[in-house]
Amino acid sequence: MPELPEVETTRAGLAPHVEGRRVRAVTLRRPDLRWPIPPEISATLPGQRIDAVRRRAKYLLLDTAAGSALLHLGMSGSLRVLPADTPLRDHDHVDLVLDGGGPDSKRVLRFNDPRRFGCLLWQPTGETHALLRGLGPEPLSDDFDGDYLFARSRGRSAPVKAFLMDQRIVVGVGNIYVAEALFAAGVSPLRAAGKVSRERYAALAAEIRRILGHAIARGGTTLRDFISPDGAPGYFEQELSAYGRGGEPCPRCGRPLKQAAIAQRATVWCGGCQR
DNA sequence: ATGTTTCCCTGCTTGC
DNA sequence: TGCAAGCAGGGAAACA
Repeated sequence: MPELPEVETTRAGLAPHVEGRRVRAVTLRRPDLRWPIPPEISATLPGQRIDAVRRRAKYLLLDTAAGSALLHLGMSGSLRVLPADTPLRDHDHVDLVLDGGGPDSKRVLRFNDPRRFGCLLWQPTGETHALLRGLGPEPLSDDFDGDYLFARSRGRSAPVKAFLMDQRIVVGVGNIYVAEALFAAGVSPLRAAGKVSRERYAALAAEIRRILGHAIARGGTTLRDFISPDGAPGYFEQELSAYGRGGEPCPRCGRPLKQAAIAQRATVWCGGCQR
């Protein structure tokens, strides 16, 4: 279930293996993932050189002169760079065959996604794909802070948890990390977004940045070589304070952590520490 | 416009 | 032991 840190780790791991390489061919083993794979992926992408691998929110962009391949890993997707003759596994849906320095170094960028919540789309040069329009700021950018959250939240009655997970407000804060940030900041996920003070939004913004930054740094240290059978880093479950611990004692006060669904998502919090 | 619910899909877990 | 049901999850889309 890649959240922003996993996507950023994937980007960083991928970049040195694909940047500067040319896409020799594209193999589609099914016509769609979440959405149909557009014809440009087969017709335009082959022959293009990948100039850069970028990330926006949880989307990865493979930039070429003609445009960018836009990838989302959904919740079960993974990308690996492998020798071209690596046997297929279940759910290996797409290969980008990459030019190497010679015949022995031919590689493929292989997209595996069992649940197919991911996507592979195309963004022509000079255009911004509809999915990327209207996205909020990156949580690790200077545009994101407590004052920003405070200003955007006035008058809103939705739970602060739903507000923080809204990609138009801030991108990349998924269910796991929002639970951790709310716990660390002592804010109840049920509180109306418009009723959270400026000071507490400052704490929330700081915790979001700290937790995401820490996870990215850990991912970076874990994933040394991206050419490996297991490309996706784990979640460091032992470091999670709230997520997935419903019923267990609160790490801070010892009272049992509550669990309920908020906005159709499993939510865990401490009724004592989070107000 | 904002808030809420539904839906996509498969693998894992739980219950009978 | 096997099978069915339940759950998880990002986020777009539909709906109120």
